[in-house]
Amino acid sequence: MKEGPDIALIGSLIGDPARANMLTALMGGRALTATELATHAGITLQTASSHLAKLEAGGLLTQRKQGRHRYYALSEDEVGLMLESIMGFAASRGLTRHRPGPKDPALRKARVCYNHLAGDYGVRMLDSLVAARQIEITGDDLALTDAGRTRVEALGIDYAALKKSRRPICRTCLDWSERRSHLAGSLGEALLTLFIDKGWAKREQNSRAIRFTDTGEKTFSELFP
Amino acid sequence: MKEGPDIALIGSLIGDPARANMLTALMGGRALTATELATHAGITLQTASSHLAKLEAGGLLTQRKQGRHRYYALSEDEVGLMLESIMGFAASRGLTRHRPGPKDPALRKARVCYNHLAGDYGVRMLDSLVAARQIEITGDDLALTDAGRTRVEALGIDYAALKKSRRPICRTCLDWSERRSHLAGSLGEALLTLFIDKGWAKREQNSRAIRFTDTGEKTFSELFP
DNA sequence: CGGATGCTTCGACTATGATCGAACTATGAA
DNA sequence: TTCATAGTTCGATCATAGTCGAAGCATCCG
Repeated sequence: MKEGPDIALIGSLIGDPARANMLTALMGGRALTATELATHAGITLQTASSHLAKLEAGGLLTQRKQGRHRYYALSEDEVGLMLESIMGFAASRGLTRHRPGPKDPALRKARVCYNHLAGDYGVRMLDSLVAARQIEITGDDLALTDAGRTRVEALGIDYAALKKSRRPICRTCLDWSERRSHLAGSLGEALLTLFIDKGWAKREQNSRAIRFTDTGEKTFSELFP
Repeated sequence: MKEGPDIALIGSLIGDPARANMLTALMGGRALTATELATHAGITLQTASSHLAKLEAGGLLTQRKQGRHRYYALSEDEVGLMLESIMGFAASRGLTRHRPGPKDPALRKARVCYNHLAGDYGVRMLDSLVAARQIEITGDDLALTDAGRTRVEALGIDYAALKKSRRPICRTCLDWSERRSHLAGSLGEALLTLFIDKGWAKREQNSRAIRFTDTGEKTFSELFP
């Protein structure tokens, strides 16, 4: 009778405070165990188990068994994009779950968005790649140019491996703090991994914040002026 | 204690089926009365009144009194963008509220997205404007070039009026059927209004579908090859 | 002034779903 | 094997919120 996709189901999944806390925690990009997620949400393990089953049934999460642990993560990039867009609106309405504290500036500067770099640094990186004509924009689609391919391979990223996967290599993701786009997709993920592997940046414990080391800062500015 | 925006509140507002139906109806772009929205949602007027108050308090809707009617509409472009992104995910999971019927192809071809053109036609229009270098893309921001400004003024759009408002003139909006961007913002709105004023296209009653007339089809293809 | 329409408020009912204790399964360690 | 940890399932409780009938404002029309 009605036309269009069913947004109520998704909305109700996100609408429970406990589940919303879990999803926000998973926006940090790490896979977390049921117990860890229960702690984040402030509920018992039984309740968490029930919530996680619902989120998985709704397609928001995937689950990976490892020994006696179950690791949960956001199921696709698209879930992260959707959550980020809701966060964008919530933030614009001043609906924050916390008093803006000392952690806030760090989050705005650089943070994990599911699996790639967001915040001021994320936006600057994409801008720089576009300015250098290493990424090209048509419509909403991003494409790596030949120059771009040479560039990322020079950085040590296995372009062929990215190409093989069915996931888009480049993708835009709207930043809730900057209100502009940053780079998502498998390349976005590979770049963040690179920064961390090289020791230029570190993920903060229990937070989405990314802390750049001094040399990391310098290198980043050189790579993406 | 927790960091980041409060997505649970927004989620719970969207999560109720009655409210979701109302929001989907308002994605049609028209402002609707409380009674009309109650019909769309399949509930009584009393219940609808309570839902509408909540949606307004949550910042999703605005209300305009006109005589003894109250017209409700989505409060900002950003709400439409957020809803469209949720629809995108829901559609990708195959969560539709209907059996794909005869109306479906019409919706995919051309429909209203809050206040601008979406679907195949919407995507084609943006692509064409970009190809003609009348709109320029940097990062995620769209900008009208000088050529673009001349172009829209030639079409009879009051560019100065658009410029005056605080709303962004150009803006991307992710299309749930095409999975690509189309043109939103005040220019997107002005263009759709133009098509309808000129009699090139008509809004279908009780649907988001847009039907182009024969001359409308032809003109559209000429304007945006 | 009625009388009709559009919408809100109040109050009562009801159902859904979040929560947790207790019992159970599964994996790993000693 | 026994014990400990991780997680699920079941059942009972409880609160929240969606629902509608009835009554109350507000606006327009004749």
